[in-house]
Amino acid sequence: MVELVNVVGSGSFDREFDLSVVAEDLGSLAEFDEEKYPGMYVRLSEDSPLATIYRTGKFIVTGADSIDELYDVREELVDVLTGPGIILEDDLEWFSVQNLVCTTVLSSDLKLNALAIGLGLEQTEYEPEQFPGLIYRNPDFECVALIFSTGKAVITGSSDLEEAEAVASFLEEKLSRLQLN
DNA sequence: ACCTGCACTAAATAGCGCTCGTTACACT
DNA sequence: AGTGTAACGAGCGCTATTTAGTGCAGGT
Repeated sequence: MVELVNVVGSGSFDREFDLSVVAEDLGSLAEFDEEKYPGMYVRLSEDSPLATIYRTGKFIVTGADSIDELYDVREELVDVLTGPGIILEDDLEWFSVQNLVCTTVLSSDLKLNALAIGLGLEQTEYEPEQFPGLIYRNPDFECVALIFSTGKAVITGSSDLEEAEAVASFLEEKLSRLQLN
């Protein structure tokens, strides 16, 4: 059982933007400081995910806590940009999920040194002085897991939830066989 | 000229170090 | 009572991971 906590998506509009002008049109919804970063931030409401729009027409959305919310933000963004005539409704070329961040609880307390050996040293990184979590990369999966001594884990890097769930199941099965807690 | 790394954003995880505020105690 | 110092807790920022995007600096 994994819990989705952050979804990142990206897309592209079929036009380029003068971000200074767009930022002015969007008023308080937009934040643009060219000196600091080349992208313009757009937050549609106080707690909503953040959209970052670039001069080239490409954009990313970060901070959604579900895939549905990510697509809702995409719709709202299109509406907000269509309103003042910044884009036309069919200017959206494509949009897709790029990255999911999930959390899960694998077990109770874990001995990470033993786990690193059990999972295979070539697939793990564990340097507690540097970072308290064990980093696990399995070439059979596209995502990466951060495993902590509390038994909690973060799974990131996949673009679909089934992949993250598969990694969690794999790790749970490994742990039950290794009996490290 | 080309490649790499960094600037930034979101989110969870946990441990360490630092700063800041509050409280307690000693001394004048 | 007022002031100075010490101790402690809370809160924050950093460490690491991932991903998209652009632009600039620096190195090869």
